[in-house]
Amino acid sequence: MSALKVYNSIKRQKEEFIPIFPGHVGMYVCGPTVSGESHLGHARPYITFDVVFRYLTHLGYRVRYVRNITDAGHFEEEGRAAVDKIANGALLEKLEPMELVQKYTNLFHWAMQQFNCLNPSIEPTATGHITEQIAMIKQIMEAGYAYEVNGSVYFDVKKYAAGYNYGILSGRVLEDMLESTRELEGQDEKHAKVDFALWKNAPVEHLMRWPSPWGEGFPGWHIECSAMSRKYLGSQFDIHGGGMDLQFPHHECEIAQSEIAGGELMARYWMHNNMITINGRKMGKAYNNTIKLTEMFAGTNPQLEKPYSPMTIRFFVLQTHYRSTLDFSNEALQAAEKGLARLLAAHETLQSLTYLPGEGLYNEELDKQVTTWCQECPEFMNDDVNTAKVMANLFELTPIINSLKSGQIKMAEISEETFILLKTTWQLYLVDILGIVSEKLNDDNKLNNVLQLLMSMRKEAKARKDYATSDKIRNQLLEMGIQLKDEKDGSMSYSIV
RNA sequence: GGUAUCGUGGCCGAGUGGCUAGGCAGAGGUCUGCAAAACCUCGUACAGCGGUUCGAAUCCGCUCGAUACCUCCA
Repeated sequence: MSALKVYNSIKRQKEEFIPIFPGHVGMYVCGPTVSGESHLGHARPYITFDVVFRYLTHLGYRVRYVRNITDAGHFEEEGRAAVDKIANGALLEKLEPMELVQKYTNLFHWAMQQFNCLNPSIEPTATGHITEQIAMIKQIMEAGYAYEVNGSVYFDVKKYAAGYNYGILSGRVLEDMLESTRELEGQDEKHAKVDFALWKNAPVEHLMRWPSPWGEGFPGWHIECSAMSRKYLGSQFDIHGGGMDLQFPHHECEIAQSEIAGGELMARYWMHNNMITINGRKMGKAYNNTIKLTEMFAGTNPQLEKPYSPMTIRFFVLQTHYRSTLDFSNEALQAAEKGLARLLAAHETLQSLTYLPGEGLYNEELDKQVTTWCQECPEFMNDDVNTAKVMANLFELTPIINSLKSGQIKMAEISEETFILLKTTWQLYLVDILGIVSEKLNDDNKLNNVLQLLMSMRKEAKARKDYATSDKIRNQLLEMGIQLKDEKDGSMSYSIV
């Protein structure tokens, strides 16, 4: 079997993955900013790295997966101006940033659960690590790579670039950036406009504030990831992940800070997922084209023709390689929905089958084909986590599974060994690694018993050619979203649509 | 303006020097009391123009088009 290779953004090529400590992997993924609700675009990195986490774990690594919650910064809910609320005397009337943060953190966790994303090993919050961030800033200042102005602290990029490779990740050239004419507010304090904030002095109206050696303020955006990753994963760890749009400035700045504070490149492998687009354009707040996850699930956004379930979205995301853009459309989602249903139905069928070779001759070609399709799955995963190809093979195997069930392919045509391989491959890749599971409630015994009764009544009606009754049972159940299927062997089954 | 990336059949998307994924939709067929589901068969597509090569969707150049990043956006 091949070794796992991942595309390392910092090297701009695929590389074999070799962890720093054999058998252990430290992975840090930039988590959500919980000042608002997550949208479809946000779902991608979390699903992508959930699969990476699952796969590394499957490979036998002990993975420490750290994903932060950014809950510090200049937060205010849309339409609720912080200034007004602080002027208003009543405590409960006031916007309490932590209340906002709690609300959206809860919502985020709920969405992750819907997507069947495993919990990270550690989910540190920025507000819970102010001390560590201040300590790191002090360290950077002592090293001479940061300066204080009016209670704010900035990182001296020019000085850093003189001795280190600023732009190593994003390919940015400092000189070009210095020439750039773009003006942004608050730059007057900085020695150079390429400098970035480590600590910001909090203006009076700013609600989130902590004491620091430089006065009351709040941490800069980049420092939390540096401080928290170092705390839990060390000054150098294996994988740092996130969206491509974070490459610059966020990850570039993290690298610079961590390098000064920790003395080495913070992460060896950098993995960046591409964006979800809509009408060819990145989905993002700035473009006003986002679809919130709650809207996706409920179908309540005008851009949606119908609701799409969390698992449909997970399937949709994984059907594409993580480094390609993924274009949202109703057609694509509906195609995903149908494809997902087909895979899940095949999975259920397969798990219900047992190897009982009866009639039929061993078919070497078929056996070999099935084996190959199964054995390719780990190869595809090893090739930079190519979930799209894994799925393609599962789809290749689908007609074989269905034919084994219907008897169009006899069990004896494949060896027991191959059958077991098929069964374990499906369970492993579809469920354990891709994390695709049925959303239907199939553990409701009462419902199941009722349906068994209705199916037996339909069978009896059919036997006496009372098609009016048999059709009524089938058609009315279908209207309720339960589809009966007449199997080739005369048995009957149902699926919840 | 700078720096990148991308352009694949009706739609979504793998692949990236020869063997030409997959899904959805569509067509025909098998099965079925009818249907659904399932199964079988059917699509030679890679923006355009040049070049390299025995051979290019895949490499190079140009053109056109699209997108992203350029200091707190996954």
